[in-house]
Amino acid sequence: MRASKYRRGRRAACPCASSTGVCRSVCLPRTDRGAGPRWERLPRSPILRAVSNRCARPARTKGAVTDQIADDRRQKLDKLRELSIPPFPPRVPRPEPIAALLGALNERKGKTVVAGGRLTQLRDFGKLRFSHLVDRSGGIQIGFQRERLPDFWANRKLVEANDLVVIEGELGTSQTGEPTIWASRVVLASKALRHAPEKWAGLVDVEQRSRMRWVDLSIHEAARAQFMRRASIVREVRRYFDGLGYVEVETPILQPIFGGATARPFVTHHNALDMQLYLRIAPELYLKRLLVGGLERVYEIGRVFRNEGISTRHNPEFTMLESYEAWADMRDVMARVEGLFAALCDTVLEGRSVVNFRGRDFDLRPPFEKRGYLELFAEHNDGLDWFDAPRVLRRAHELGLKTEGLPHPKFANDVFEATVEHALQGPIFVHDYPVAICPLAKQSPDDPRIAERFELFVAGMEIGNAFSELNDPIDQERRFLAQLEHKDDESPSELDADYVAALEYGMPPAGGLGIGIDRLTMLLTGTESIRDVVLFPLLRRQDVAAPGQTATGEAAP
RNA sequence: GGGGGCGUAGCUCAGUCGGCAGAGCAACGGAUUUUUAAUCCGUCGGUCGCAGGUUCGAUUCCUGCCGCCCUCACCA
Repeated sequence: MRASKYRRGRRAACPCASSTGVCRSVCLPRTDRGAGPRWERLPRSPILRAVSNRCARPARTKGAVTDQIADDRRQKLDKLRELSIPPFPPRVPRPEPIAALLGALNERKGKTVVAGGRLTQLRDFGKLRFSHLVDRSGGIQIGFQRERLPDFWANRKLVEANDLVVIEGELGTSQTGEPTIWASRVVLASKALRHAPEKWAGLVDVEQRSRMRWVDLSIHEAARAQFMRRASIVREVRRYFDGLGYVEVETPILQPIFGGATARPFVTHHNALDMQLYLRIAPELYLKRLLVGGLERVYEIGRVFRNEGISTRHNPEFTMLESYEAWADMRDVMARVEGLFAALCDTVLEGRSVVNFRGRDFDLRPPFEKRGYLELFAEHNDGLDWFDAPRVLRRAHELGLKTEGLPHPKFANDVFEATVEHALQGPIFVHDYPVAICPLAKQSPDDPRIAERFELFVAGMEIGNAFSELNDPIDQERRFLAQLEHKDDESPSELDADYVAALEYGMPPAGGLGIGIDRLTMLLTGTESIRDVVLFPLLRRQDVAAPGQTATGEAAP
């Protein structure tokens, strides 16, 4: 046993007289240096208290989350309450954005201003202390002087780094000329019971940054900027489609039959209806019902869910833009996509158009290159004809692809993905796909083997997918039935008769589009991992330990 | 799901060819009226991811498990 090691540094036995002399969760060593016992009882949760009355092996018991806050911060909290200074007041003076103060520095110098935010970088000089105050818009130095803060001064140490405060004071500069608010009033807005991570490196562990995004955001200006940029992208997408007269709609996330894409769904259940439901893998089939209903131009930006692998490019829930426009076809949609990228360059990229992504520069200013799927396939496979099934099969084997039990269109497309996709640095539109891999797209009038569909690729990554929507209900039913024959868990288990019935009422010819907002954000912000553009990517939970295991304090609450 | 890597203080990281666990920053106490990675003096802080095994002795070696990262598969 390691009891000896475990006891290292403890000089007194725990008063609870446990057999080991140590009872960590209940009796903690004092951190102050005062005389007297080195052990003291700390306030704790009722659950823990019940355990500790017997003191039976509580060392491995997980305490309340708040048991993990630092002693000194807790003591400061108590002290604040003793002094009747509310640590979490219901309201405080309304602050002005710091950027607004800095922007009007010359005009407002010498005047009293109010700013609020998180206190960082405390630098103490006895009768003077400097700190920085950071809000969403920026940061400014705060000067605390004893002369200006006679009442506050005695209790100044109760306000510390990472606390949220509102500062009232004169806007001026320090001796080095730095803009500074010389505080004349300090209002504690919310006491921080945990301090911020290290000030140079901050949080670098990707996992911790995702799990504790609030910390990531609060200490990294770049993280805040990243998610503000994401918001601006979504805003611009909305503005673009709104400007074209599209209607933003919301369609069901809980769907009795999943469809509109090929993917494994999450399965759930409605109790009152006793009905199995799926979280949608795509909104497509509902949006097209709205075209039947005459809404003509609709779009939705919403979460879709796919029960598949997780990687730097895949999160189980992600945000999808889908748009549908009546009286339009694939070519019109292509123009819409180019228009959208032009708008994104003008606004989100502030007129620039080149982004660096995965070590390469990409010019996102339209027009984009356009190439045929079959032509690209032949080009990267020694002139091979996509429809020449035996030779394509041989090629698939050459590439080491799994072909067993797969139909020709499936393994032929696998060959495309293996040989062509990585080469599609783009931005490039790949168009005219074989109809067999496009169950929802309209056939080309020139060649019945071809569907009117295109995908947009950048850096070998699929960004968008569009087609002239199939509106022939009989053809649609036939293709659905063909899908059902696959009997895999990525295809619906039953025919969406409701959707086919909707088509029977007549859907106008239409062009539809799907764009992954997360990937679009990755591209526009030069971000490698989807986890850095999703605020809270899915991670395994760490806060509940399996029986016999310890849930330790490193877990996020 | 397969393969590879990682897990040490609040954070960022050293380290131990098996022998008393280290630094910087943060935190705490003190000094300091112009700093901004402030400085100076002092102090606290670790079941070395978890559980077994081997051993006189395991943070180190072995096995299993948990979590994360990379990669492949699946996919957008």
